[in-house]
Amino acid sequence: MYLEKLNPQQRMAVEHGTLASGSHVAGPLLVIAGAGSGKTNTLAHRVAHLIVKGADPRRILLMTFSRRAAGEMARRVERICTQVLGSNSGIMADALAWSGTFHGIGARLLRDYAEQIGVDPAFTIHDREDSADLMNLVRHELGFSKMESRFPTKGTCLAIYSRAVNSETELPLILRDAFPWCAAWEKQLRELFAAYVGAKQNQNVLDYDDLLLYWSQMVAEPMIAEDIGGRFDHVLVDEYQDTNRLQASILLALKPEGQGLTVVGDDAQSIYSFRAATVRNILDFPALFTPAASIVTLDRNYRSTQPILAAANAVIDLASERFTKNLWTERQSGERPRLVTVRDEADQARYVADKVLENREEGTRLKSQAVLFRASHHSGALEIELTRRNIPFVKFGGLKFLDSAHVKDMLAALRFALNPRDRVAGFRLMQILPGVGPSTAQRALDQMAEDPNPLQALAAMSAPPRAGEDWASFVSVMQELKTGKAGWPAEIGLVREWYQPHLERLHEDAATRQADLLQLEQIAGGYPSRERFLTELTLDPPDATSDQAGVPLLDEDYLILSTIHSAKGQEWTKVFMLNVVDGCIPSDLGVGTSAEIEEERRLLYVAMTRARDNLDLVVPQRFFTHGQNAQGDRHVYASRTRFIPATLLQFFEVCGWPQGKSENASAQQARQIRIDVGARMRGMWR
DNA sequence: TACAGTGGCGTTTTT
DNA sequence: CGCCACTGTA
Repeated sequence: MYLEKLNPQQRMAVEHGTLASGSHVAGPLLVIAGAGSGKTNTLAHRVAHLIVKGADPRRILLMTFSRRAAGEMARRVERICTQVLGSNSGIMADALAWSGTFHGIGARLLRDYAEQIGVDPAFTIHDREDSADLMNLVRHELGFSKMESRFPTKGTCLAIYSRAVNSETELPLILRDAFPWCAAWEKQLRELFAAYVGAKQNQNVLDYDDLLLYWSQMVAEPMIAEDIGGRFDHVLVDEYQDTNRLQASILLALKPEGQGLTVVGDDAQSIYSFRAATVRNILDFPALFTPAASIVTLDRNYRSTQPILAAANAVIDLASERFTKNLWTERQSGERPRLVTVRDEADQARYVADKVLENREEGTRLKSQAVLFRASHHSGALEIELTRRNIPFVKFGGLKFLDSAHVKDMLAALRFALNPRDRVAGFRLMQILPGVGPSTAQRALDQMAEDPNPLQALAAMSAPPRAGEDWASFVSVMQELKTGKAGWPAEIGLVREWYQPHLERLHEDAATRQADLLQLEQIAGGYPSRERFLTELTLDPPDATSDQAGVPLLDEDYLILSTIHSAKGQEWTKVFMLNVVDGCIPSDLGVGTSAEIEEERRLLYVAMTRARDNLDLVVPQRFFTHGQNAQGDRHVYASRTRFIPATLLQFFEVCGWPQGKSENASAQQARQIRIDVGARMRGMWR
C-alpha cells in the first residue's frame, strides 16, 4: 500500500480530509515542512491520494514556485497513480492540466477571461528586461533622465513599482522601508508609474506583476471569483513561505472558506522577501478561517547526516524569531561539516576544483556535487578555474541565455509581428537597422500607434534615407510573419535569415552567437505555436548557462554551480559553499534592517540543508576589489560570517587549505579579525 | 540624426 | 566592470 512508506505525520498530511465519507471536501490545511522532510513526496502523495479517492484531476489546481517543480510534481503524481490504479489509469494522460506557477496559471486564466475584463487576449508578456526598457522609455518621455540630481535607474524604478504592487502597499511606505535613498522622488515616481501603466495598456502588454495583479482584480469581482473558484475542488500551493500578499489575496478570493485548500511551506526557508514575499502569509494562514486551518508539521529529515543537520540547526537557532522546530534524523555520520579557511578567491577556486575531482575519483559523479553562492558573480574565479581544468559545469541563476542581445533581437522580431503595438520590441528592432537610431524609431512607432492597422502603416512609410534596402527587407519579413503562412516553427527560420547579415555586421563574435540562435530554433521546435513559445519562454526561461553554450549536456556529467536562491528545493550528495564571509553572506547590501539580516541567515541555512553527506563552507580571507576605487585594484580582508560565531565552531571541522599554511592558528585568527572598516562606516548611516 | 567615445557612478537574489 | 548621460564628429 503506497501510504505505508510515509511516516505518521506525512500520512496525516496526505490523508487530511479524505477519511470522511461522501462528498465532504477537506477543510484548509497547512503543512509546515522542514528542509529535506519529504515535502515534495508528501504533496505528490496527497494529490495522488485525492485522485485515487475519486477527485477529478482536471479540477485540481496545483501551484508551485517554479515550472521545474511543477513538472517534477506531475511526474511523481502520475507514477503513484499508475502504481495504484494500474496502467489503465487513462485518466492520468494530461490530467494535472492545472499545474504550474502562479504567473503561468495567471496568464492562462487571463487569456480565458480576457473578454470579460476588457483585455485583448493576444496580449504579450514582458519579462523583466522588457519591463525595464519600457520604464526607461517612459522615464525619458517625462524628462526624468535629465534632472539636476540623478533620478533612480530604470531597474530601481521597476523594483519599486513591483514591490508596491506585490506587497499591496502604498508608495511612501515602500520608499521609506525598502528604498530610502529614493524617497525624495516620490512625486516623480508616482507620475512615472501612472505613465508606465498607461503605456502598457496602450501597447497591449502585461508584465510579470500584471499577471498577478489583473488576476487579483478579476477575482475581486465575486461572480468571476465564484466561477473560477468553482472550477477547482482542490487548490494546493507549494513553497507558501515565498508567496506575497497579492498571491495570498488571490488564493483567498478563490477559496474564501478554505475548502479544499492546502498550503505547504517552511518559514525557516523564506528567502524571497525582495520579491515582496512575506512570511506572514504562512504564519497567519490558520487564523484566516473558522474553524482555523489544521496544521501538520514534518520535522523528520531524510536528507542530511546528523552532524550536518546539527550545524544547520545551530545556525538557525540563533535567529531572533523561530516558529518551526529543529529537524532530526537517523542518518548517523562521524563527519562534521568542514569550515575551510583559504587565502583568497583564487585558492578557494583551486580548493573546490581539487576536492570535486577527488570526490569524483571516489565515485561521486559531478552531477551529485554542487557549489552554492550568495550572488551570481561570486563564482567568477571558480568558473575560470573549472574551464582551465576542463571540468564541465552548468550554472543556475544569474544571467540567462535569453538576456544576450542577439537572442533578444530575434524574440523582439517574433513579438513585434504578433503585436505591432509593443513599442519595446519595435524600438529595439528598428535600431538594429543601419542608419536608424532612437528618433527615427520613435517617429515610425508614433505613426504606427495612430493607425488602426499598425503594420500597414509601417509598410506605407518611406524608408529612412540611410537604411535603404535594409528597411525594405525588415518591413517585408514583418508582413510575412503577420500572414502566418510559413507556420511554426518555420517562422523562426525566416527571422534568422533576416537577422543574419545584421548579426555579422554588429558583432565580432557572430559565429558563437550564431550557435545560440540555432539552439533557440531547436527550443522553438518544441512548442506548438509562436504564441505559446513566446509566452512560455518569458514565464519559464531556460535557467542555466554553461561554459560551452549550445552543447546538449543531457548525457554528460557536469558540476552544478548555483545561487542559493536557485538551489531551493534541491539536494546534492556533496555541497560546497563559497565566500562564507561577512559582506557576502550577509551581503553587505543586506545589512540595513534586522529583517534583512535574518533573511540572510535563512539563506545560509537553506544552503547548508541542501547537503546529503558532505558540506564544505569555504572562507577566503582576502578579496580583491576591482575598478571601484580611485586607487584601482586593491584587496580587503574579510572575516567569517557573523552567522557562525565562535560558539558554533564546535559543530564544524575547522581547517585551512592548502595544508601546512594553517599551522599558525593564532596568526590566522588575528588576520580573520581584520574587517572591512569602510563597510561598517557605510553601515552606520543605514 | 546616428554613432563612437568619455566620464561618472552604483545596491545582490528571480517568477 | 557595466550602465547611463553627455559630447564631438560626420
